[in-house]
Amino acid sequence: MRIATWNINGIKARLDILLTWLSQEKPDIAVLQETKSVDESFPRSEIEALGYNVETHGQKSWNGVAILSLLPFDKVTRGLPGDDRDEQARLIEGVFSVESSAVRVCSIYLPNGNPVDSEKFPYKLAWMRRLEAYVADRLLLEEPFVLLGDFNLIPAPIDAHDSKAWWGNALYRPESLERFRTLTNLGLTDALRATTSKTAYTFWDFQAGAWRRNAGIRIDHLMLSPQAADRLDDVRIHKDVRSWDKSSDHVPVEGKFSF
DNA sequence: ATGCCGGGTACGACCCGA
Repeated sequence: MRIATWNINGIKARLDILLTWLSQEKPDIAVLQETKSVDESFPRSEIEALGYNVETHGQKSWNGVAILSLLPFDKVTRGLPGDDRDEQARLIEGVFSVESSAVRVCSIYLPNGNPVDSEKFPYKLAWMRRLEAYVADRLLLEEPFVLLGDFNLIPAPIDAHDSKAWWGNALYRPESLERFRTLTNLGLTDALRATTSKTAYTFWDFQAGAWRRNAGIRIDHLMLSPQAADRLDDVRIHKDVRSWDKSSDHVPVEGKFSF
């Protein structure tokens, strides 16, 4: 089974390349972030025409996540628990039946957190605390669980073209990294790092010739429960998609599993 | 090194992202 994540930066503006990519790659499950669409106007019929089941969790203008799956959904959960006042659409989870077990796939758009002297940074840290509680609950199930999406976190110096320039940024500063490491310490495995020690990026800014200069960062991740990590065969970053006309600033990242 | 790009909203000009 192939499970991919892609921050598409606007579902309406990217529908053509999304359909092209889905048609070419045919991932079993693709999760999206920054759909920037309310559920009512999500272009689901075009995606369903390719054989995908579509579940969305959106809001007007910003954020928004979705799961596209060739397998039928057994269950769908929307929103991250822990703060009833939080109205930002940043998490959707689906459960699927595979062979004799369930696979739980959770798409997240983790808050950016910049600027760090605004309320956005404590919101990011608080969101990550809530995510930790969510993950701890899921790990108790002892089943394949794939937490994937745009984490807005640069895990290590190797994951940025110029890591020194990012130091202090909400994507790469001690408080953020501490929270990210807690996810690992709870028992999640960074799929890309489990398969290679080489430099690999998933995002290149639209500005300053970042793509041309390969000035990228790795912030889109697949984090795996032990039961999912045991079945991981490979990770592939669809880097070529960044050069497509009208591409997102992020590219798809795909995990291949033997289930 | 931030908003030079780029999307969304809405139709001028901001808000937002990493």
